[in-house]
Amino acid sequence: MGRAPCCDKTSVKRGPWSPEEDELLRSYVHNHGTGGNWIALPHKAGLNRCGKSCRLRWLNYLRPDIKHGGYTEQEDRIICSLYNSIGSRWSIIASKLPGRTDNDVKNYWNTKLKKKAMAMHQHQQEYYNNHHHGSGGRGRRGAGAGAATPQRQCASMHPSSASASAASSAVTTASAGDAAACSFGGGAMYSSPPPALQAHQAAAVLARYDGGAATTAATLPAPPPPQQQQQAASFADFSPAPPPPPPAGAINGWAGSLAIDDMFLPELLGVGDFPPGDLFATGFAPLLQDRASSLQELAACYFPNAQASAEMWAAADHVKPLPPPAGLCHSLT
DNA sequence: AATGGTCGCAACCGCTCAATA
DNA sequence: ATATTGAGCGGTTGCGACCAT
Repeated sequence: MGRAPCCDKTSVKRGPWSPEEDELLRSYVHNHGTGGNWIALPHKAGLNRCGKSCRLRWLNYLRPDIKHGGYTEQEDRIICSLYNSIGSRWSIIASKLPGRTDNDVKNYWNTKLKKKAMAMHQHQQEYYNNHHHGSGGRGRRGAGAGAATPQRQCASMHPSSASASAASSAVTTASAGDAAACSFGGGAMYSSPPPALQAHQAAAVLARYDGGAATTAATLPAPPPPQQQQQAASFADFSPAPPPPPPAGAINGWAGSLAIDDMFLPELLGVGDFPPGDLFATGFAPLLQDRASSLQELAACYFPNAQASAEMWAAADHVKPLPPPAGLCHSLT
């Protein structure tokens, strides 16, 4: 049984808003606030509109602090990195960009940034094929675009989007194009899960965990249905080549490869960009260990089940689970 | 100038979640 | 404990603007 419609759609105006309607809504909200009840607002404001429509109009267009267009390169990077890390959670992504709305960010991604990132992915793949295929390169950072590539739009693909569709029907999906757009050489990470997690576990663990639907690696003993494996495999196809294993002593396990080269993370964590070269080289192990802790915190924001989070991290070698995070989640949600 | 195709944005749809009766 | 309701979210669509032929 579907839920009742929020309003009588036959009697309310639809389509583009007129300047008069905008002014009515703007002045009403300015004088009275939303009152916490968007359904009743249009009637009070004298608008013949659905409450949801009013809410959307206000949030996406009329709010005083809204910015439209003119995305900066830094915003591009943040969007890409966050998409990389958490998938199409536009409201969260938008919350990291002052003045931007989820709708705006979503449109921007779908119409522009995705293509841009796809182009970058293609460029990176060619670079990888030319310089590293079979050359014995070690790390993802060292491979591909690396520090020398001027625009590292999407450094790696946390397979949240692609594997999300594989692991959970409850989560939203992203196209293979999206996956490719942000894989940027990181597909190898997914095609070559760390020893601690088999492919189907990695896919499930790395999937977006949505509230109570969360599933832990520890509770995923069974391989996924063939369809899911196929989807995982199709994602892996974007990978130019599986990377060689990290050297002994390096942070390995998927915790170490959790989109750790995202540009977003250094910004979020308040540190500088990651050093050029191979993140998996032993010299960066302490750094990674430190950041892995922060990454745990970040991940826990999206893995609300604390136990699941702990188990998940416990599955990764060398990384100790942390207590439930505090500040970072607040900044993200 | 006319036409068809593409792009970008605003708006809508339908779903989930949380609060509450 | 259950049903209902509204808010919020992400995916999709409609349409005007722009561009190429």
